[in-house]
Amino acid sequence: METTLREHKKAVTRRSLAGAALRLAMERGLDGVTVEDIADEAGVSRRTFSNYFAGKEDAVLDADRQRFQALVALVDTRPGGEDPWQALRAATAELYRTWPVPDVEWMAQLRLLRRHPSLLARQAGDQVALERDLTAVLVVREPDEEVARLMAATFLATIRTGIALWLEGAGEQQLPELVDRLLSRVRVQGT
Amino acid sequence: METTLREHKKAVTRRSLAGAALRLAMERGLDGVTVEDIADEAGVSRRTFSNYFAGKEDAVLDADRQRFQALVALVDTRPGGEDPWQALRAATAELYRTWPVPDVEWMAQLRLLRRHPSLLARQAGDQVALERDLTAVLVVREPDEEVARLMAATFLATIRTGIALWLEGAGEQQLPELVDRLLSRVRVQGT
DNA sequence: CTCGATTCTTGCACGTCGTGCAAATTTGCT
DNA sequence: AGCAAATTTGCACGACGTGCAAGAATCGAG
Repeated sequence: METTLREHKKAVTRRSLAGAALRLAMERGLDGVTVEDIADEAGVSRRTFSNYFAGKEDAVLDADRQRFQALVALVDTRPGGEDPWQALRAATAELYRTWPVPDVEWMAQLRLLRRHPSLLARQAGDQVALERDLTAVLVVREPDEEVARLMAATFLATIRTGIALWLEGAGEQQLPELVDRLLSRVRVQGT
Repeated sequence: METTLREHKKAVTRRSLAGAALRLAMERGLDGVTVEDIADEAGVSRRTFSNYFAGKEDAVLDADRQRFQALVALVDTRPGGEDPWQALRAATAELYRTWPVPDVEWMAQLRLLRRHPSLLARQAGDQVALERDLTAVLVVREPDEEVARLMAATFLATIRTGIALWLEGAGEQQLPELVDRLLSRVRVQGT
């Protein structure tokens, strides 16, 4: 992965754009930033920005997407015989080990997310695609498509809820513990 | 409610706009419709459209919002001592009695929804507000805010999943039964 | 009914956005 | 070196959302 110069450069500009978007949005608020601002900051044209992202919201949420994709990948690599919901819980715990919470970029995104509705909408759009991928991975463990789908949906909803509660709270509890506690409360009856 | 002439007219134009948006979007696809088209169809200016809706997506999804708001209201009027999750299931069943499924407008929205990502995003944005309202109503039955929140989230996720499965399926099963079956599979452990 | 106050509609102007297209630049590969 | 493929850029266009002020409709008290 990423041997050629082309791919390397593309990866760099993508990161550069996402970073610029996040930084500027934090400084001035999402509405105080234009796509052109972001492109300038990244040393690239407005048109090129559109070659990478569909809008500033997409750029801002880039790390969030990556994080969830990593989570799906982790679920996929759990031991084969493991119970589906248990695999989800374990993968979540692994994610917090692999990619600890004080990830500055990610937290910056979350703080923005809390305030700005258009970001919430765009994020939710992503989650639909994510739910599809997660279902595909779960189907190995839970052959009933319907149930797998339901698990993916409730699982993601639970994660989202945990993050929301954590952001609203005064930070008196650690995110991993909070999320795991919520996950332990939810049961999706298998076949 | 709606005694004065002013409110009546406003309600009429709102319905008119939402109806026009839905009709045109079905005919030409969402991207083949401009806000101006919708405004014209409703006999109103482009500027006035913006006084009612934030965008064509909002207009198209109007009936969907109403349906979910009705659901929240139904949950609120369930007998006081009823178990929270049971109240949600019962309210859902009531909704299907009160407002039967072959609601042409609503189904039209759903079919559009399935294909068009930007509608999914906007709908998800609405659901965040909905989740807030639903939580407020649930708190009466489940005093632990955290759990109430979690219930609202998983409940809405389950409903969404049911509708999605139903739309994708060849229609071999009735929506109310499908949704209730999914709801029966999910447990959120109270305090 | 009259008339002032309130609310709603409309048109205009402006900055922003996404995208198709074609020219120019950069990179890949032999 | 030099051709092919991929990427960037500028341009132009239609669409969008919104502040603003003028005009029209509605309300309510006398």
